[in-house]
Amino acid sequence: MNQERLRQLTVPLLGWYERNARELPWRETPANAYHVWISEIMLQQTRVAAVREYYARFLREFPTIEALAQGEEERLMKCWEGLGYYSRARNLQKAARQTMERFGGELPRTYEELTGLPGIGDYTAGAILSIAQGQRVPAVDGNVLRLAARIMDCDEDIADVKVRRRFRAWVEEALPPAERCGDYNQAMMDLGATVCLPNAEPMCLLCPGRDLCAGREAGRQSSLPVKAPKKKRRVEERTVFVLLSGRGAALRRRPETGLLAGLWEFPNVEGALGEEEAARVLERWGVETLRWEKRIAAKHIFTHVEWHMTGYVLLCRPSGPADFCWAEGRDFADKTVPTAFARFRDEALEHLERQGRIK
DNA sequence: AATTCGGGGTG
DNA sequence: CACCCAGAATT
Repeated sequence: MNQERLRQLTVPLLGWYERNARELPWRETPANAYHVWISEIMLQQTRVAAVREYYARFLREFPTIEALAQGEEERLMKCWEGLGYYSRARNLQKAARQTMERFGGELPRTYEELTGLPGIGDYTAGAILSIAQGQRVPAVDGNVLRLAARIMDCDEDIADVKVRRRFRAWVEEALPPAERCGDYNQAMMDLGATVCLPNAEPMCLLCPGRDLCAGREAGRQSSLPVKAPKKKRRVEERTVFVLLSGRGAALRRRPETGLLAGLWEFPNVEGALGEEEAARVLERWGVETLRWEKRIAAKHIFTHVEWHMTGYVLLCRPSGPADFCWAEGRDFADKTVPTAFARFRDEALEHLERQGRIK
C-alpha cells in the first residue's frame, strides 16, 4: 500500500501549516481543553463558518465547565438553536456534570476516560488530547479521510468502519512527535478544507503534497475518496397550526427522544390536510377558532427525512389540549424552536408584534 | 452493519 | 438537485 506517501507528507504539511493556518477563535486558547472541547463538538458535521458566532456566544453564556454543568437547560438549548444535532448540547451538559463529579471539574487526560463521556467519540477525544494536551493521538475526520485516500490513491469505501480503522492506524504511523500532533491534526483539516477540497477539483498546485500524491499521479484526485451511496430520504406530509389568541401563540414540547427531541414546535399532525379536515382536527382538540388568516406551504429538508408542510394561521380563543403552551413576548422568544418551524415562527412573531402595538 | 440525529453551503 | 461538513449514539 501507499502509507509511505502519507508519512512523507508530515514534514511539508507542518511547514505549510505554519504559513497557512486559518485564524480561528478556538485557536487563540489551544491549551484550554474546555474551549477545544466546545469547538470540536460544535464542529461535528458542521462547517467552520456556521460555528463561529455560536462558539463566541456559548462561551459568554457558559465560560467554564462548572457554569455549563450548572446552567439551565432552557438557556443551553437556546444557545444551540439553529445549529442542529441538538443531542450534542445535551450530551455536552451531561459530560460537564460527570466531569464535575468524577474528575474534579477538569476534563480527563486519557483516551478511555474521554471517550467514556457522552458525545465524545474517537475523533473528538483525539482532537482534545492532541491540541490541548500535546499527546500523540490522531484525529481522523472527513477531511483527513479524503486527504489520505487521495495521497495514497486508495479507492476503498471510506464509509466502511473497517476501512476507517485502517486509515486511522496509518495516520497514527504518520504522526510527528507528541508536541506537534495538535498542529498536525489541525493542518490535515485545514489542508482538507482549503486545498484538498471535497466535492470539487482540488487545488493541487497549492498543496504541500503535490509531488508525492499518488492520487494526483494517477490523475484520480477528483474521483477520490470512494464512498458508498446512502439511501434516499423519505418524504413526510405534515399540517402545522399557527394558533394565535389573546395569550399569544400556541406551542408544545416535542417528545424527549427522536427528531428534535424536547424542543418546542407548533401543534401539527401528519398528512396534508385541507381546510375541512384541518377544522376537524381543531374541533377534536377543543380549539375555538375565530378566523382563518392564511395558508402557508413550507418545506424543510433533514438528512434522512423531508417535511412537506401545510400551515394554517388562525385566530382563536386560548383553548385546546393541556400540553399547549400559550406564549408571547419573552416567553415566546425564550423557547427553542428549531429551524424546521422558522417560517411559522416568523408568521407568529409578526402577528404578536402587531397585537402589541395595538395595546 | 445500518440508521438516526440538523442545518446550511456549494458545484 | 446531490453531496458534504473538525461525528456520535443507538439499533
